[in-house]
Amino acid sequence: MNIKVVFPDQQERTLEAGVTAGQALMDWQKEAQTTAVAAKVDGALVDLSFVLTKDATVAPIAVSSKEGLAVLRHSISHVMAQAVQDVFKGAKVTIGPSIEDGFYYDFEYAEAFTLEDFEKIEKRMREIVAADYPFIREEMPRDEAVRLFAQKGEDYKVELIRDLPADVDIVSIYRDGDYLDLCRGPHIPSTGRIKAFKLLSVAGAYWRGDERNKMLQRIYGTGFADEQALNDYLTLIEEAKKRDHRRLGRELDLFQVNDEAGAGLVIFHPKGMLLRYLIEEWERKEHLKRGYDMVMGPQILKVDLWKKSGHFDHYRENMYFTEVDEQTYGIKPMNCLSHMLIYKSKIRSYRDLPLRYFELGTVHRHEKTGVLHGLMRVRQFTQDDAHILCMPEQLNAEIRAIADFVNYAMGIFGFEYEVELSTRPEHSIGADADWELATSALENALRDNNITYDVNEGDGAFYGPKIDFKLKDALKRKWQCATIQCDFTLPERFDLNYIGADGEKHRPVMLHRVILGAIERFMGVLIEHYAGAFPVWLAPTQCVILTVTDKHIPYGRAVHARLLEAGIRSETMFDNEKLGYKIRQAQLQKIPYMLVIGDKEMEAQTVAPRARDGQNLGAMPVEQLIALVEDMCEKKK
RNA sequence: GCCGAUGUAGCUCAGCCGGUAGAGCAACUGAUUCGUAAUCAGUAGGUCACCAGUUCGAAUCUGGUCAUCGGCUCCA
Repeated sequence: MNIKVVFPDQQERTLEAGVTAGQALMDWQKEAQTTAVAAKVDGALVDLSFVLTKDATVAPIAVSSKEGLAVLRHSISHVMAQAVQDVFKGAKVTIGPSIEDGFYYDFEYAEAFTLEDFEKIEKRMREIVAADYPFIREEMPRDEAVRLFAQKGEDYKVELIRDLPADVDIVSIYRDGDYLDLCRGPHIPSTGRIKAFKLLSVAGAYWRGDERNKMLQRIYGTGFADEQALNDYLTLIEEAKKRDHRRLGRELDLFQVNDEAGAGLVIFHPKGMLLRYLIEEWERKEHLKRGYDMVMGPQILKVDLWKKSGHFDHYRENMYFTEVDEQTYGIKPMNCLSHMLIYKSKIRSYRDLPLRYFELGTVHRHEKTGVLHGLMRVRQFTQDDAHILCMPEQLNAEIRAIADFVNYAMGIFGFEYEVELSTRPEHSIGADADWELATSALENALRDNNITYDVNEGDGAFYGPKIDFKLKDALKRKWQCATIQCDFTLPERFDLNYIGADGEKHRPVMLHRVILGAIERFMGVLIEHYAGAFPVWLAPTQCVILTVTDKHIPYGRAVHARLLEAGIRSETMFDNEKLGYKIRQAQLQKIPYMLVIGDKEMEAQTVAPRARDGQNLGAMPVEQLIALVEDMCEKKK
């Protein structure tokens, strides 16, 4: 029997049924033998050994493609698991997927794996690669698979098969050499196709991601189509580490986190504080432009108020408490309560709505020790927080306006971001109907703004669903910054109402939202984003004056005074060093403009700016330099 | 909180099988007065994270605490 096969360029071939996808591809393009690691048959990712029995479209999956690389890495994770079990008898396999920049495999093993063990594992992996074992797919009934893995003592695999949906009758396993693993596939044709890999780190990970379960050992690694790509990646990681905000924070003298003061508590140094001030000032203006009112609540509020809001029941383990005059106070982990009290301070009409209360509110949250991380995860932080109280019919427009605001703000800083919609979590308060209303309000607004988003089931706040905006740091870790949360519950609990056009009392809806999120975290991501080379409008120091010799110091002083007077953030480097040394120092501090002053400049009453990128702008009068800097600030560059 | 690793001068790091600490850079002082990424010389700087224990003797061995790093869980 013959079948018709269609390839990506629309070429058609008539081939005999029973031909494999790989053979079909080679018939179409000879080089597929070396470039393809898997195939797509009628849109489904399969092995090259997949047997074609009917008419189909067949496309190659090249190792250079995103999907091809994922297949390759998944296969490497199998080889690693195989090597681990060869070297460490009794290690049990669990799961081992490919991930964004590599792969991991989780094992249960009595001894802790060390970095020294990596050499042994990698050596065994190279042997497996050299042996060029084909990856062979087999299918079997699930009971048989359970027996097979139970017999091998692979309890985790047994549990995985047992928990498959009831309608799954057949499961697939893959063999290479004498190793076999439960796996959906696909895999590369044989282990010999692996050209470049490296094991990177070992860490603990809970079985099935649940902290109530046993902790397994996870080995992370990565793999690429060739050595060159692997080396490029490793170099990139090294470069990314140089952007780490913790390192730049010290090198640029922005902030410290000090043991003596306490973990997760940031101390801002003058330059870091200046950066923060510039961001906050910009933000205040942007909020006023958009019809927000600035407010401010106290740092501690009586515990009864936290009970009323639900925080005491649902958020207590993250809160700090303090006793004053036999009264218990909760140190605020969120800013909403004061804002509720402001709303309640008088009778509101529908004509007053929406009300938008904005506060750069400092909150404290008792985060678990293991999660603290530079500026990104701290125990005291300041949110650019706002609570919008509006009528249900105003919800859509308000959410859209916030999404626009976020987009505008991210554009100013040049951030790309990802959007997620998080739905009702297990522990939550409020009526089902309100949750549905709130969730669809968020969803509709996203759709109306043509924003693409992923859904994150069960990841909402305890009082309502939310839209999260995530930014990436230098090491590609995602951090939630902006968020919009829709809340019907707090207005209920605080009995907020407004008088409608009908003269009756109605319940307003509340939106919690932040734009930058936590200023600390945002600064952390910002430092990495710019690699410490802040744009002129944000640079703590915009200009540094470099004298060629001591005799230029008096003129240098005059220039410095003029810059300060004009509102330019200027520094001086008058120390007795050669110009090259000063340039290097200024360069390391990533200062936008280095103003060189020597005989020529002093004579002509000019400065000779050298930009951070090494470009020499040529001598110009100080006033011209001031105009230049002001223009950059104006343009937010 | 959990798993693993780490903690020595301001920073980066040496310091073996226990005999009370060393380099480079930075800092300070002096010389030099120099034109676009490091001038030379000298000086100073450490309760070896902290607390116990073992020992004649601990940076080194043991236990605990704190913190940091990489993950997991959680989260702005």
